[in-house]
Amino acid sequence: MSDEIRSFSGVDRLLHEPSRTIIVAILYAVESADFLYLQREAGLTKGNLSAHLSKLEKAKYVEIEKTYKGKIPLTLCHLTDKGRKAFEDYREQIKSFIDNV
Amino acid sequence: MSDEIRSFSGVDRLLHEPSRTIIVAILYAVESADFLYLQREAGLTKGNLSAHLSKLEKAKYVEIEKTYKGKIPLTLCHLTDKGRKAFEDYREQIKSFIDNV
DNA sequence: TTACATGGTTTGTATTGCAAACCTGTTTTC
DNA sequence: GAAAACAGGTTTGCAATACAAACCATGTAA
Repeated sequence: MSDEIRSFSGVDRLLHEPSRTIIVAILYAVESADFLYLQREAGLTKGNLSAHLSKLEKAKYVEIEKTYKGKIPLTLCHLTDKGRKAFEDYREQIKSFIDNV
Repeated sequence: MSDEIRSFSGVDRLLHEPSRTIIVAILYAVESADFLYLQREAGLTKGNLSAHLSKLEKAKYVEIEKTYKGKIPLTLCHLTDKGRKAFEDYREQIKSFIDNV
Protein backbone atom coordinates (compact mmCIF):
# COMPACT_ATOMS: atom_id res chain seq x y z
CA MET A 1 0.00 0.00 0.00
CA SER A 2 1.27 3.44 -0.82
CA ASP A 3 2.27 5.84 1.92
CA GLU A 4 -0.30 8.33 0.67
CA ILE A 5 -3.00 5.92 1.66
CA ARG A 6 -1.52 4.91 4.99
CA SER A 7 -0.89 8.52 5.92
CA PHE A 8 -4.59 9.07 5.59
CA SER A 9 -5.01 7.77 9.13
CA GLY A 10 -3.25 10.91 10.34
CA VAL A 11 -5.70 13.23 8.66
CA ASP A 12 -6.72 16.33 10.60
CA ARG A 13 -9.74 15.12 12.55
CA LEU A 14 -10.87 18.63 13.23
CA LEU A 15 -11.32 19.28 9.54
CA HIS A 16 -12.37 15.77 8.62
CA GLU A 17 -15.77 16.23 10.24
CA PRO A 18 -18.14 17.14 7.40
CA SER A 19 -19.94 19.96 9.22
CA ARG A 20 -16.63 21.59 10.04
CA THR A 21 -15.22 20.94 6.60
CA ILE A 22 -18.15 22.89 5.22
CA ILE A 23 -17.83 25.71 7.72
CA VAL A 24 -14.16 26.11 6.95
CA ALA A 25 -14.74 25.83 3.21
CA ILE A 26 -17.20 28.72 3.44
CA LEU A 27 -14.86 30.82 5.54
CA TYR A 28 -12.05 30.01 3.14
CA ALA A 29 -14.04 31.58 0.34
CA VAL A 30 -15.53 34.62 1.99
CA GLU A 31 -12.89 35.74 4.51
CA SER A 32 -15.52 36.80 7.01
CA ALA A 33 -19.05 35.65 7.79
CA ASP A 34 -21.57 36.21 10.53
CA PHE A 35 -23.17 33.47 12.60
CA LEU A 36 -26.53 33.39 10.88
CA TYR A 37 -25.09 33.49 7.40
CA LEU A 38 -22.90 30.53 8.29
CA GLN A 39 -25.86 28.73 9.78
CA ARG A 40 -27.95 29.12 6.65
CA GLU A 41 -25.17 28.27 4.26
CA ALA A 42 -23.91 25.27 6.18
CA GLY A 43 -27.40 24.03 7.02
CA LEU A 44 -26.71 23.56 10.72
CA THR A 45 -28.69 24.19 13.87
CA LYS A 46 -27.50 27.04 16.07
CA GLY A 47 -26.35 24.71 18.80
CA ASN A 48 -24.39 22.67 16.39
CA LEU A 49 -22.76 25.60 14.68
CA SER A 50 -21.89 27.14 18.03
CA ALA A 51 -20.20 23.93 19.19
CA HIS A 52 -18.24 23.49 15.98
CA LEU A 53 -17.10 27.11 15.98
CA SER A 54 -15.92 26.74 19.56
CA LYS A 55 -13.77 23.81 18.57
CA LEU A 56 -12.34 25.60 15.60
CA GLU A 57 -11.66 28.63 17.76
CA LYS A 58 -9.96 26.57 20.44
CA ALA A 59 -7.65 25.16 17.76
CA LYS A 60 -6.98 28.73 16.56
CA TYR A 61 -8.38 27.86 13.16
CA VAL A 62 -10.97 30.62 13.34
CA GLU A 63 -11.27 33.90 15.16
CA ILE A 64 -14.61 34.91 16.56
CA GLU A 65 -15.47 38.53 17.10
CA LYS A 66 -18.59 39.45 19.03
CA THR A 67 -19.90 42.84 18.09
CA TYR A 68 -23.24 44.56 17.71
CA LYS A 69 -25.25 45.60 14.71
CA GLY A 70 -27.19 48.43 16.33
CA LYS A 71 -28.52 46.73 19.44
CA ILE A 72 -28.55 43.14 18.32
CA PRO A 73 -25.53 40.90 18.76
CA LEU A 74 -23.47 40.02 15.73
CA THR A 75 -20.87 37.28 15.76
CA LEU A 76 -18.27 37.54 13.03
CA CYS A 77 -16.02 34.63 12.13
CA HIS A 78 -12.96 34.46 9.97
CA LEU A 79 -10.24 31.96 9.27
CA THR A 80 -6.80 32.50 10.79
CA ASP A 81 -3.63 31.89 8.80
CA LYS A 82 -3.26 28.65 10.69
CA GLY A 83 -6.77 27.59 9.75
CA ARG A 84 -6.25 28.56 6.15
CA LYS A 85 -3.08 26.55 5.92
CA ALA A 86 -4.63 23.58 7.71
CA PHE A 87 -7.46 23.56 5.21
CA GLU A 88 -5.08 23.69 2.27
CA ASP A 89 -3.08 20.82 3.75
CA TYR A 90 -6.23 18.86 4.36
CA ARG A 91 -7.33 19.25 0.77
CA GLU A 92 -3.92 18.21 -0.46
CA GLN A 93 -3.98 15.11 1.67
CA ILE A 94 -7.44 14.09 0.56
CA LYS A 95 -6.56 14.73 -3.04
CA SER A 96 -3.38 12.73 -2.76
CA PHE A 97 -5.33 9.86 -1.24
CA ILE A 98 -7.88 9.82 -4.02
CA ASP A 99 -5.25 9.99 -6.71
CA ASN A 100 -3.37 7.03 -5.23
CA VAL A 101 -6.08 4.48 -4.64
CA MET B 1 -22.07 27.96 -1.88
CA SER B 2 -22.16 25.22 -4.46
CA ASP B 3 -24.30 22.17 -3.93
CA GLU B 4 -21.23 19.97 -4.17
CA ILE B 5 -19.95 21.52 -1.00
CA ARG B 6 -23.24 21.47 0.87
CA SER B 7 -23.88 17.86 -0.12
CA PHE B 8 -20.67 17.00 1.64
CA SER B 9 -22.61 16.89 4.91
CA GLY B 10 -24.34 13.77 3.62
CA VAL B 11 -21.12 11.90 3.05
CA ASP B 12 -21.08 8.22 3.96
CA ARG B 13 -19.99 8.27 7.60
CA LEU B 14 -19.07 4.64 7.53
CA LEU B 15 -16.42 5.29 4.89
CA HIS B 16 -15.48 8.73 6.12
CA GLU B 17 -13.70 7.32 9.15
CA PRO B 18 -10.02 7.20 8.18
CA SER B 19 -9.35 3.72 9.57
CA ARG B 20 -12.24 2.31 7.60
CA THR B 21 -11.39 4.33 4.52
CA ILE B 22 -8.00 2.65 4.57
CA ILE B 23 -9.40 -0.81 5.18
CA VAL B 24 -11.80 -0.46 2.29
CA ALA B 25 -9.13 1.06 0.05
CA ILE B 26 -6.98 -2.00 0.66
CA LEU B 27 -9.81 -4.40 0.01
CA TYR B 28 -10.71 -2.46 -3.10
CA ALA B 29 -7.27 -3.14 -4.48
CA VAL B 30 -6.69 -6.74 -3.49
CA GLU B 31 -10.13 -8.34 -3.68
CA SER B 32 -9.42 -10.53 -0.68
CA ALA B 33 -7.25 -10.17 2.41
CA ASP B 34 -6.82 -11.98 5.70
CA PHE B 35 -7.11 -10.38 9.09
CA LEU B 36 -3.44 -10.10 9.91
CA TYR B 37 -2.49 -8.78 6.51
CA LEU B 38 -5.12 -6.09 6.90
CA GLN B 39 -3.90 -5.32 10.39
CA ARG B 40 -0.31 -4.83 9.24
CA GLU B 41 -1.21 -2.84 6.16
CA ALA B 42 -3.71 -0.60 7.86
CA GLY B 43 -1.61 -0.16 10.98
CA LEU B 44 -4.42 -0.95 13.39
CA THR B 45 -4.65 -2.91 16.63
CA LYS B 46 -6.54 -6.18 16.45
CA GLY B 47 -9.38 -4.89 18.56
CA ASN B 48 -9.76 -1.91 16.39
CA LEU B 49 -9.66 -3.80 13.15
CA SER B 50 -12.14 -6.32 14.49
CA ALA B 51 -14.58 -3.57 15.45
CA HIS B 52 -14.28 -1.78 12.13
CA LEU B 53 -14.72 -4.98 10.17
CA SER B 54 -17.85 -5.78 12.16
CA LYS B 55 -19.34 -2.44 11.22
CA LEU B 56 -18.47 -2.86 7.59
CA GLU B 57 -19.93 -6.35 7.66
CA LYS B 58 -23.13 -5.18 9.31
CA ALA B 59 -23.53 -2.63 6.52
CA LYS B 60 -22.91 -5.41 3.97
CA TYR B 61 -19.87 -3.57 2.69
CA VAL B 62 -17.58 -6.52 3.37
CA GLU B 63 -18.03 -10.23 3.69
CA ILE B 64 -16.08 -12.08 6.33
CA GLU B 65 -15.29 -15.72 5.92
CA LYS B 66 -13.85 -17.63 8.85
CA THR B 67 -11.85 -20.60 7.71
CA TYR B 68 -8.76 -22.47 8.80
CA LYS B 69 -5.26 -22.58 7.45
CA GLY B 70 -4.32 -26.03 8.70
CA LYS B 71 -5.34 -25.78 12.32
CA ILE B 72 -5.08 -22.07 12.89
CA PRO B 73 -8.00 -19.77 12.23
CA LEU B 74 -7.94 -17.60 9.16
CA THR B 75 -10.34 -14.75 8.62
CA LEU B 76 -10.74 -13.70 5.02
CA CYS B 77 -12.36 -10.42 4.07
CA HIS B 78 -13.52 -9.10 0.77
CA LEU B 79 -15.56 -6.20 -0.47
CA THR B 80 -19.12 -6.81 -1.62
CA ASP B 81 -20.52 -5.16 -4.73
CA LYS B 82 -22.34 -2.80 -2.43
CA GLY B 83 -19.13 -1.90 -0.64
CA ARG B 84 -17.29 -1.46 -3.89
CA LYS B 85 -19.90 0.88 -5.22
CA ALA B 86 -20.11 2.80 -1.95
CA PHE B 87 -16.36 3.37 -2.05
CA GLU B 88 -16.49 4.58 -5.62
CA ASP B 89 -19.31 6.95 -4.74
CA TYR B 90 -17.42 8.16 -1.71
CA ARG B 91 -14.35 8.95 -3.76
CA GLU B 92 -16.45 10.77 -6.33
CA GLN B 93 -18.06 12.87 -3.65
CA ILE B 94 -14.77 13.78 -2.04
CA LYS B 95 -13.25 14.59 -5.40
CA SER B 96 -16.19 16.72 -6.35
CA PHE B 97 -15.90 18.59 -3.09
CA ILE B 98 -12.24 19.30 -3.56
CA ASP B 99 -12.69 20.44 -7.11
CA ASN B 100 -15.43 22.86 -6.14
CA VAL B 101 -13.94 24.69 -3.20
C1' DT C 1 2.44 -29.48 33.11
C1' DT C 2 3.40 -25.04 32.42
C1' DA C 3 4.39 -21.33 29.58
C1' DC C 4 3.88 -18.76 25.54
C1' DA C 5 2.29 -17.71 20.77
C1' DT C 6 -1.60 -17.01 17.42
C1' DG C 7 -5.84 -15.08 15.95
C1' DG C 8 -9.14 -12.73 17.23
C1' DT C 9 -13.40 -10.59 20.36
C1' DT C 10 -15.26 -8.12 24.29
C1' DT C 11 -15.04 -4.50 27.67
C1' DG C 12 -14.08 0.10 29.56
C1' DT C 13 -13.58 4.82 28.85
C1' DA C 14 -13.19 9.22 27.13
C1' DT C 15 -14.78 11.98 23.22
C1' DT C 16 -17.91 13.04 19.82
C1' DG C 17 -22.02 15.03 17.10
C1' DC C 18 -26.45 16.32 17.47
C1' DA C 19 -30.94 18.40 18.93
C1' DA C 20 -33.60 20.24 22.52
C1' DA C 21 -33.81 23.21 26.22
C1' DC C 22 -32.26 27.21 27.94
C1' DC C 23 -30.60 32.18 28.47
C1' DT C 24 -30.11 37.26 27.69
C1' DG C 25 -31.59 40.92 25.73
C1' DT C 26 -34.93 43.46 22.29
C1' DT C 27 -39.09 44.40 20.00
C1' DT C 28 -43.99 44.02 19.54
C1' DT C 29 -48.77 43.56 21.25
C1' DC C 30 -52.39 44.69 24.06
C1' DG D 1 -46.16 49.26 30.80
C1' DA D 2 -46.60 44.22 31.54
C1' DA D 3 -46.75 40.10 28.81
C1' DA D 4 -45.72 37.74 24.95
C1' DA D 5 -42.85 36.84 21.07
C1' DC D 6 -38.51 36.95 18.84
C1' DA D 7 -33.35 37.27 17.79
C1' DG D 8 -28.91 35.44 18.54
C1' DG D 9 -26.49 32.29 20.66
C1' DT D 10 -24.83 28.80 24.57
C1' DT D 11 -25.40 24.88 27.58
C1' DT D 12 -27.20 20.34 28.59
C1' DG D 13 -28.42 15.48 27.82
C1' DC D 14 -27.82 11.54 25.38
C1' DA D 15 -26.77 8.00 22.16
C1' DA D 16 -23.02 6.56 19.24
C1' DT D 17 -18.20 6.32 18.38
C1' DA D 18 -12.98 5.15 18.26
C1' DC D 19 -9.59 3.36 20.54
C1' DA D 20 -6.65 0.38 23.54
C1' DA D 21 -6.37 -2.88 27.09
C1' DA D 22 -7.94 -6.97 28.85
C1' DC D 23 -9.59 -11.17 27.74
C1' DC D 24 -10.50 -15.83 25.48
C1' DA D 25 -9.83 -20.15 22.89
C1' DT D 26 -6.82 -22.94 20.67
C1' DG D 27 -2.16 -24.64 19.27
C1' DT D 28 2.79 -25.25 19.94
C1' DA D 29 7.20 -25.37 22.80
C1' DA D 30 9.90 -26.40 26.95
